[in-house]
Amino acid sequence: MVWSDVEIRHLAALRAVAEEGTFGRAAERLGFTQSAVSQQISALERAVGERMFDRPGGPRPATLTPAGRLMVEHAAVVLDRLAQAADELAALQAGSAGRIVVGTFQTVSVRVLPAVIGRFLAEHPHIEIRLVESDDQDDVLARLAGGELDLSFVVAGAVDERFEVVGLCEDPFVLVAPAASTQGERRPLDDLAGAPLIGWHAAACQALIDQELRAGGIEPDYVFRSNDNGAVQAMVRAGMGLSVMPLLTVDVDDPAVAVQRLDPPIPPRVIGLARAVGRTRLPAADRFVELAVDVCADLGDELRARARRRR
Amino acid sequence: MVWSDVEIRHLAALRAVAEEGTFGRAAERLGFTQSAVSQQISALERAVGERMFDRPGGPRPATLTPAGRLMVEHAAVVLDRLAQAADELAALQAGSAGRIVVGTFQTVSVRVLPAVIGRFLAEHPHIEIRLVESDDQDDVLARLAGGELDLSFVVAGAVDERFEVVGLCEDPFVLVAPAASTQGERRPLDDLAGAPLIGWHAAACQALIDQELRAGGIEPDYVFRSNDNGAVQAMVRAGMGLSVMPLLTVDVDDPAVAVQRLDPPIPPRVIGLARAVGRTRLPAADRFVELAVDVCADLGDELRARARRRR
DNA sequence: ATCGGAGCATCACTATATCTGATCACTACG
DNA sequence: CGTAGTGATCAGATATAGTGATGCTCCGAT
Repeated sequence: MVWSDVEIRHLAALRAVAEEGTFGRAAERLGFTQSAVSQQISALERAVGERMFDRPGGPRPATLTPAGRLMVEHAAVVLDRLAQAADELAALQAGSAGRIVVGTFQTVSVRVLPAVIGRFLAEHPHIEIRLVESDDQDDVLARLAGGELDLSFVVAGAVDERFEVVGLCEDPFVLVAPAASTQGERRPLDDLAGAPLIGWHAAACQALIDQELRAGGIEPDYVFRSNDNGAVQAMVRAGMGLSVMPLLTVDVDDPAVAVQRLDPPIPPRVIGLARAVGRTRLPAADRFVELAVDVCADLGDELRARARRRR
Repeated sequence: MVWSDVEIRHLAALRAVAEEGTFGRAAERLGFTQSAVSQQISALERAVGERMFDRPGGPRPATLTPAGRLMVEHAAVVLDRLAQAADELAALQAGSAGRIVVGTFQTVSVRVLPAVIGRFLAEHPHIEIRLVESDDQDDVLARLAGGELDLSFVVAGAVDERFEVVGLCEDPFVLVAPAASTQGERRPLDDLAGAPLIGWHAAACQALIDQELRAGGIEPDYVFRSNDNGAVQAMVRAGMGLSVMPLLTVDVDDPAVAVQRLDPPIPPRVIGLARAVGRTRLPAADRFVELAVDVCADLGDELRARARRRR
C-alpha cells in the first residue's frame, strides 16, 4: 500500500481493462502481453491496497470493484490531463501557443506598447500577452530574474549583468516650465538652482536627474512629488514650479506649458528591453523584441522631426 | 520524445524542483539524492522533448522554461488528483464514503425502500445511495451483472445462478374486485374463467400469475393492461374487471374495492434482494441488505396482523 | 461427466531502468 | 584565486518490467 509506487502505465492499464473487459484485449490495445497487464494491475492493487477488479474466471468479463470504479474516474482525469499537456506542449513547440509576460512602466505603456502589441498580435494571434506595470524597476527586474517575467522594458543603466538589454530609443530630459516661458528655448542648467522643482518619488530616472543636477552643483528642491505624469505636469501648469522630465512623459500638446532644452543637456535616459541572460524564451518573445525596436525607431524619427519643427 | 515514458515520479520531481529552486533541496524533500533528481528531470526532458529548467549554474536557482511552466501546471493537477484519489480510497476503506446503486421496482420503491433508506442513511450518512427503477427485471439483472448496480430488489424465481438472492418477504396474490363484492371473502379460482381481467404489461410477476391461471385451466382475458398500479386499481374501481395483484401493490385502504383471497391460492411471489455472486461489495452494501431484511420482517408482521383483522 | 477453451495468475529469465556514491565542471563570490 | 554551491556524469549494485511458457479455474458443450 505505497501510493508512490503507482505508475502512469498502471492507470493506463486500469482504464484499458475497465473498457475492454478482459486483460488480454487490454494488453492488445496497449501493445503488451496479457502477462504484463496482469502484473501491472497486480502492482496497482498492491500499491493502493485494494482490488480493482473482480475476476469471475471463465469467459465472463472482469468488472470493477467499488474501489476500482473510484480509481478509474481519477485515472481518466490524470491520463486526459497528460494528453492535454502533450497537445499544448506540441502547440508551444510549433509556436502556435504560449504566453509572454512583459514588465513595463508608465511611459512605455502609453507611448510604445500599444503599437508593439498591435503588431505582435497581428503576427501571433494565438500567443497571449500579459503586462505587469510597476513604478519600481528593481521589483520588475527581480521578477524578471525569477522567471515571472519573460521580458521587461527598463531604463537602461540601472541594470546589472544578469540581464541583457536591447536599446530602443533615447529619451532626452527637458525642462517643463509654465507657459509664460518661451517654447523651445535653451535654458541654462543654473536656472534650476534654488528653483522650486516638481518630480517623481523614486523612479529610476529621477535618480539620474538628481545625480546630474548635483554634478552640476545644484541641490534640487522638490516642492511636490508624484508618480503620475499628468499630476506633475498639472502642477507645472499651475505655476507651482519647474520639472525636469523625460520628453516622452511630457504632453507636448499642452499649450499651458513650455518645453525647453537644458544647457548643458542632461544625458538622455535610454529606454531598453531587458531579457534575463541564459533563460530559455519562446521564439515569439524574441520577435516581440524586434517589433519593439522597430516601433521605437519610428517613434524616434517622429520625435526628432517634431523637435526640428519646434526649433 | 516519448510521452509514455513520462512517470509520476518525474512530475513530482518537476514540481519539487520548481518550488525549491534547486535540484538538491528538491531531492531532500523527495527523499532521493541530487543525482537521482537530476536524472529524473533529465528523463522527463527527454520524454517530452523540451528543457524544463534553465540552470544558470552557481548559486542561482534553476528556473522554469516556458515549456516547464506549462508542464508544472499540468503536473500539479495530476499530482493533486492522485492525492485526492488516495484520500477518497482511504475514506472508502474506512467506510466513511462510497456509493451504492440499487435496482428497484414500483412496489418496493413505495412500500419498502423509504424505510430502508431512512434507516441506512441514519447509520451511514456519508454514503450515497442511488436508485434505478425499472419495470423490466431482465434489464435490471443485466445491469447488476455488469457491475452498474450493486444490489437489486427482484421477484425471486426468475433469477439465475449468477446472482444470490436474499428472501425478504412473501407477497400473496389476491383478487381485487369492485366494492360490490365482499371484503376478505374466499373466492374460487374458477370465478376468473371468462371474467374480464386487468393486469400489467410484462412484469415478472404477471408471468407468474398467467402461468398459475393456465395451470388451473383458465385462459386469462385481459381487457386492460398498465404498468401503473394506481391505474390498474382505478379500472377495477370503475368496474371494468377483476385483477389478480400482489397484495403489496394494492391500496387496501381504498373503500371502492374488495380484496379477496383466491381458492386455491396462487403461490405468493417472493420479493428478494439480489447480489452478483463473487463481486466485491462495500461492507455498507451488505448492511443495506440486513436492514432490508429487518424492514421486510416488520412489514410481514403488519400484513399478517391486518389479514387476521380482516378475516 | 468429461473435455475444450477462454481467461487470469504465476514462474523463470532477460533486458533495462533507477538509484547511490563519487567525481567532474561550472559559476559566483569573497 | 580559492571556496562553496550547483548540476551533470559515470560506474556499479539493485530492482523492476517485460516476455514466453505454464498452471489453474470456470463455463459451456459434447
